[in-house]
Amino acid sequence: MIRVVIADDHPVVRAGVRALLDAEPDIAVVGEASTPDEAVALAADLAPELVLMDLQFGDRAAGADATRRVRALAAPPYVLVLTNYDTDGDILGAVEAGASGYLLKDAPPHELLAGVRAAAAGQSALAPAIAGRLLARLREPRVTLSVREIEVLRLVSRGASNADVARRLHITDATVKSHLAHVFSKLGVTSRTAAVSAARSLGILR
Amino acid sequence: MIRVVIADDHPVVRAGVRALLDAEPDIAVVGEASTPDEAVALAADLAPELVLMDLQFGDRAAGADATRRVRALAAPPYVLVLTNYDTDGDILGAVEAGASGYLLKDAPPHELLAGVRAAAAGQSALAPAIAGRLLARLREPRVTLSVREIEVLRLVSRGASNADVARRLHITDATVKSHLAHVFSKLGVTSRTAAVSAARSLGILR
DNA sequence: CCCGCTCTCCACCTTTCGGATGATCCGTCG
DNA sequence: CGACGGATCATCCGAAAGGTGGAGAGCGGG
Repeated sequence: MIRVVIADDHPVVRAGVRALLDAEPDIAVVGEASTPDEAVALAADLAPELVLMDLQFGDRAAGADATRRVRALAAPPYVLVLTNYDTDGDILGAVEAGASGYLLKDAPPHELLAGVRAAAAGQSALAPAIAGRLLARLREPRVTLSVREIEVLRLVSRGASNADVARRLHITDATVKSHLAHVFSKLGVTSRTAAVSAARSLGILR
Repeated sequence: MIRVVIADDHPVVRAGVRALLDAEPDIAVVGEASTPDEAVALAADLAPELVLMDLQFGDRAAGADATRRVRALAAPPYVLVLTNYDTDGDILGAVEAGASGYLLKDAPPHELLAGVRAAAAGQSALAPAIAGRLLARLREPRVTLSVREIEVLRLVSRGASNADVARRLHITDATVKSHLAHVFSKLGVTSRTAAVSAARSLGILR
């Protein structure tokens, strides 16, 4: 019997997952959490085999952090991420945090069940769409912006001028332009607005 | 007995809504649609009292359009929008398309049930969070960009230069700058990147 | 230990953008 | 009809952003 805890801030989603899983004879939903903290607490108290974890709680992406904390428990349950989005950054973050798998909420039920059983058995469970994306990422010489570059770009995406960014980060105008120039060349664009757009569609910014 | 059709592309969400509604003696889920087209077809065939409609199908926001088509049927069911997001543009679009209400997926179950019963009775059903937002929008002299201005801004948000926009829209560079100048003054910003950011947070762009 | 990467900074030059101002045309709404 | 807002275009000017090339400090891996 696979004992599962569901962590999602949407009651509707929790009810849906519970309905799908409870229909299976070998799976039992033993708890529901609506916040990351609750998820970690339930994982510790109930010691389930598996935690189904959303990445978004309210506005923040606190799921990855919660995953990390669950995996740091004494007898860590496996964590299967179940979320709406599939930006590269999210996936990598979740995997890095110790998730055994990554499923999308629009996945057909049989995929969800297969993922649960695989994850509970200690295997990795990636939705086909996700697996493809990860492979593509390995194949493609992926764009990796440095932390500083992302920091600059994030401020730019909020409408900051080079001078604004320089002030905010305590560096000079010239340095900001230098960082941006690198970002432009990495993303293959020639303007800050295009860079923001490209970074957004790559999941570097949100 | 309130007969309901659920339209959502996420199997998990459909299962959740069905589980919540089927537990009520006075509500029956008579159909599930995973695409907008299917939703319209089911609404026509089954003649339910109510269609619970998601706004996002896959990547596109086709829900508003489907709502419009459902409301254009001979014996139009009421439409209750159930979605994740609550940007002003989405809400207005849905209401304009003929939705009787607008609920968020993170709403507690009792709110969902109350919304379903209210909508089925022909009353309007707005989640408290949504109602507040609409009121705020009425109170505040809200920013309204003209269609053309939004068109220009959309291209700018994709990284287009003024010249690019001009070419794309078959107008001159000067006109693009004129539109942008208006947008800047309406949004209270001084740069294209800031305008895009502001428009995004206002729900004018996505 | 040296190579390569990141982060930082600088100068010079070109292009683009934004601000100000004014003008024409057109449909709409009192 | 006349006022008004939207869309279109123009010109001028200063400010901001981007392109190019160079350079030094620090840091981790081969």
